[in-house]
Amino acid sequence: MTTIRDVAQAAGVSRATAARVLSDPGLVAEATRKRVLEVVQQLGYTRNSVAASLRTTRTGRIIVTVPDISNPFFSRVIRGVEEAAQAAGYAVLLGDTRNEPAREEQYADMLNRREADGMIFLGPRLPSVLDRIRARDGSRAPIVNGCEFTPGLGVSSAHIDNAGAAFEVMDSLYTMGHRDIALVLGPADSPLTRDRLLGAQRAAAIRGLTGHLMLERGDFSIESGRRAAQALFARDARPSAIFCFSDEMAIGTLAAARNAQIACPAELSVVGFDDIDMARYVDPPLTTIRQPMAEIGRKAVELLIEILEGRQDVPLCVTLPHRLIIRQSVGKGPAIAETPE
Amino acid sequence: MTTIRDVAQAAGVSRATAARVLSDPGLVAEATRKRVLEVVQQLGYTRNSVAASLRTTRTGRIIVTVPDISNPFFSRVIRGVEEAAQAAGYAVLLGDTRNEPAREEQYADMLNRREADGMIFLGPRLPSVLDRIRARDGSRAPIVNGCEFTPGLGVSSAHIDNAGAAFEVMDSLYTMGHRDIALVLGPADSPLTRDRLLGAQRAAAIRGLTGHLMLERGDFSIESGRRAAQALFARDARPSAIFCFSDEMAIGTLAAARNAQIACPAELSVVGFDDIDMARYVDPPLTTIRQPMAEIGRKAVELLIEILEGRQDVPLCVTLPHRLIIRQSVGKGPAIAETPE
DNA sequence: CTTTAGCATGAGATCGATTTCATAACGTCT
DNA sequence: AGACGTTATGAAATCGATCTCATGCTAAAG
Repeated sequence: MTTIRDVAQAAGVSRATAARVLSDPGLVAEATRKRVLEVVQQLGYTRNSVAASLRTTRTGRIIVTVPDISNPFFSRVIRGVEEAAQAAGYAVLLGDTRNEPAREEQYADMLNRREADGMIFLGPRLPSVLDRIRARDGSRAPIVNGCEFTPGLGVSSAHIDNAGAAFEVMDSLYTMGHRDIALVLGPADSPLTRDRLLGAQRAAAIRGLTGHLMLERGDFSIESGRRAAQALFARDARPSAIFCFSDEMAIGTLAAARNAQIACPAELSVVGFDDIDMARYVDPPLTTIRQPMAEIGRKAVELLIEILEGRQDVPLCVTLPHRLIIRQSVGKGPAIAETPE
Repeated sequence: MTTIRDVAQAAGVSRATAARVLSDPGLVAEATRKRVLEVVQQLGYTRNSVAASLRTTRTGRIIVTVPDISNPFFSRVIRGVEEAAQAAGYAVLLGDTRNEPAREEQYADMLNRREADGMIFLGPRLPSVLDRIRARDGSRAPIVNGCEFTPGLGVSSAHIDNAGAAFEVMDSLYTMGHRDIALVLGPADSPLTRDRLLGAQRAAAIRGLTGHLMLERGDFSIESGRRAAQALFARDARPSAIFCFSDEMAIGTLAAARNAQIACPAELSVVGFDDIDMARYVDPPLTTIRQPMAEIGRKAVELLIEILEGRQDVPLCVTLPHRLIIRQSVGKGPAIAETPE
């Protein structure tokens, strides 16, 4: 392999000068620069980034961990991350943790080993390895969270107003005449689930319908949504609307309804969350909350870079705008549907 | 940051001994080893992998590029990759190329800069940077392809028998009485598309129905499937079956059919490809070819590691088994459906 | 003509871990 | 007792690029 040494030798300059041509060309005289660049071309030299990293203590990489890479919501967020990272000159090291804390720790440890400059974690938990870094470096720790906002964690994050979004969904369902509404939640340990639940409960409380809420737990997967819906259909009082905390669970719910011969939206309204591509193509097209997925990713990178470049020393929490997207999976509830006729 | 120097000093040994404790403990006396390990614990030392990489010329990383990370098919393949890589002690650097050659080259160049030990590319093109490496190092070049098999490329790969699978689909459609079948292809430059098309054409040729084939091009996305179907519905002779080269395009086709009030499977049969999770939950559940997605990923890693560890010096092409999954989106074609009544 | 400022360049130290080679210490065998 | 092998350890070189500091040079200022 050709090194900077070979280049320097062939161009008849010192290593220092050769290196300068590549990193800070302004310092080198026109003629010398040209000569060196020619040699670089000719020898096909490419800098050994490992050696450069050792010297500069910068790797130009950021690690991103996702709970589930096959979840289309996260794919979109990652895409935003990649885009912003590349624009800022960083490469992305992606890790799929499968929601397993052990895997999260493993990836987080790469930050310790200085294999990357910073880390964005999209899951609900702050790995203990990171917590130690955070405890040591305070808000200069190059760690950012995406999607799941945990106040008081001392870590910057980018997310939507989950409680507010859930409130909106519930409010619109109540307005449509629904009373008995079921929620299909996410995993118990996720702040995001907790926030949406709080928002939904607040909406219920305002209408004095807290007692009418039904809860089932899922894990954001289609299959968990299907199962949750099945369980709900087996209850004595079947809900007239189901609000799932992910589009995939909503799609599972639609499948379960079809299977149980329950017509949507005539007999059952279904709402999802995220607005993944698929949402508009299912039957019926899904009413859902649109999250700015790519924007969440981009913003997370932005926050991280602020820290990396030393421009930020208080954790920032950025709340991005969401939007309720009305499609055909929601119909009138019994309170409205039955009175008029 | 604590370095091996600090550890050595605190333990009263040389750097060499301290390093040996961590990499080849067998060489160090029991007592010394214990002492060093204690110090490591106490100081919270973690090895600087950048420095280690510089010395050993191994990074312990592999790069994986995908044409589209939000495509659930690829997510699954990546999951297999991650799994196998981690088991073998490699970290995965993921790159989303968005089907743009420029981005592919960019990631491929990381191999040149020795930022990773090897590369798996899941797209249809061999980036020119890689081709140069391949030309130089021959079959020892640490490059593997997944999904898209291009014979004569001189690169190992893991994939299914795309032509065979397409043949099976067509054969079963013909057996069900279909005659006018449309294909919704993938991008023109993908070998995978070419192979499936060849398989489908062979099946048509055997029945003497080559002239009845209709072709539309898509890009594997839902939306492109919807558009292709719309175009097909606008033709004079509407096909009785549509075979899409991805499940997502098939789902788009189902949406288009619903929109045009064409009943599936009664009036139109639809077949997908891949068997992504969603396939069984749409209405009607999708007949499709199941690809062993995780297995393709795992196998690709295996092939790469064979090369990295110098055990392989001819490119290997591994063909993994697929399976036709019959669900409800396929019904009888006119030849069978109309005759009996 | 000397002094000073500024630019271009080179020598050499440095980043942190690994590894080769040499040496010391201790037994074992003749 | 001397020769030899084995085991544990350390000194120092090394990986390749970067960066500090020193130096030579030219041109402008006095």
